[in-house]
Amino acid sequence: MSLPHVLLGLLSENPSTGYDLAHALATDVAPVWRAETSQIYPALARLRRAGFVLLRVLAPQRGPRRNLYRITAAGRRELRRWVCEPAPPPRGKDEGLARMAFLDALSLEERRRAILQYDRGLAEEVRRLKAGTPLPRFRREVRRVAIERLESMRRSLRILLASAGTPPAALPARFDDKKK
Amino acid sequence: MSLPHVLLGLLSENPSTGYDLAHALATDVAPVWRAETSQIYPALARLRRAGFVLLRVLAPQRGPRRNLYRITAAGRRELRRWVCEPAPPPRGKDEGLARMAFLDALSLEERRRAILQYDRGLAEEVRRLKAGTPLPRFRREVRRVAIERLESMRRSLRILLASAGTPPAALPARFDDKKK
DNA sequence: CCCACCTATATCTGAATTGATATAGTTTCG
DNA sequence: CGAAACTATATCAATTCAGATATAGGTGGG
Repeated sequence: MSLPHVLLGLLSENPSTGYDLAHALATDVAPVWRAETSQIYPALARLRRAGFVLLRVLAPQRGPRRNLYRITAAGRRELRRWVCEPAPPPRGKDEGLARMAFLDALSLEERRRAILQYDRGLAEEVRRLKAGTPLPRFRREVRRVAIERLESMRRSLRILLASAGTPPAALPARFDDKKK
Repeated sequence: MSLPHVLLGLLSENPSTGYDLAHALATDVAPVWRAETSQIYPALARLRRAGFVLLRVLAPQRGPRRNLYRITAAGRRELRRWVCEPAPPPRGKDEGLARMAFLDALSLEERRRAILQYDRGLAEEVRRLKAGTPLPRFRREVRRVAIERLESMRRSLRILLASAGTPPAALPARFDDKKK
């Protein structure tokens, strides 16, 4: 339920078209929230019905029409309400890290490769974020948090790599928390 | 598309019931992947149709029946394949951090409160993870990565807090990357 | 001129996900 | 004994999301 709020947040900085929003989402908001255009246009329509944004249709003599959205006072109130509200627990969805949980299924050599491959993906994401354009104050701070989070993960992975080449430790066959 | 693979991973450690899997998911896999039971039972049925798990129905004299799932050789192959496969870029969905991006909408005092509130949520999650039960090797490592990631975020938040009480910096009114 | 790429809006399908609800036996504690 | 909590499986409706596709004009280079 927060894509509309993220869009409101972006619109609170500038009036924008759906395309602008999709672009901003893909380039700098991506580490905390991402969405396809197939979500964005319907979300804007809903924001409009709710009275949180106004639409102005720009129809220049040459060129296609552009739909410019502008936040309203009610929209700003709603944004404030959302930012203040306690955040729900993070919805963990990290497929790359999830895979690391089951490295036992692989041979020593494959493990090394899998870890290094995941690390390369993280490194690339760090590079991408560091190359970003200037941003408003707190958006920039959030990008920094995202970068540091990725770098923390890379450090953890280096430790993991060091121990992943080790032959499997002697472990009990079962890990039931409870017995029936 | 990775809930079935996470379930396969858990089943590669122990044969389990759907309930066991839901419990494991909620307690220790949660930071990287979470799911409701309403996803788990259908996912197990699909894994079964695909031949990756076998079902044994336990019907003790007393008590309701229990469905025990066991991974097959084909299931182990599929798990290995998935763990090796390059991971897609992380799907960032972090509603708490997303809110921090729009702190500009709040007053100085509200900002402080919002940041501290978010930090308390992270701290609680760290506590919960640290209190976890013993886990198989790599699952334990992944939990450690998750904890360090949270602690990295808390450090970043402390820096953010220090600067959030500052009056808004003079910033250009618009941040368009491109002009038309 | 044509091709490739970018700007721009919009929709459709199918899959994944959430949250709620139903059912039913078991255990535990007071 | 009764209430509460736990074990266990299952389904429903509603929403979110991903990926593909359609349409159309504009821009820049070869």
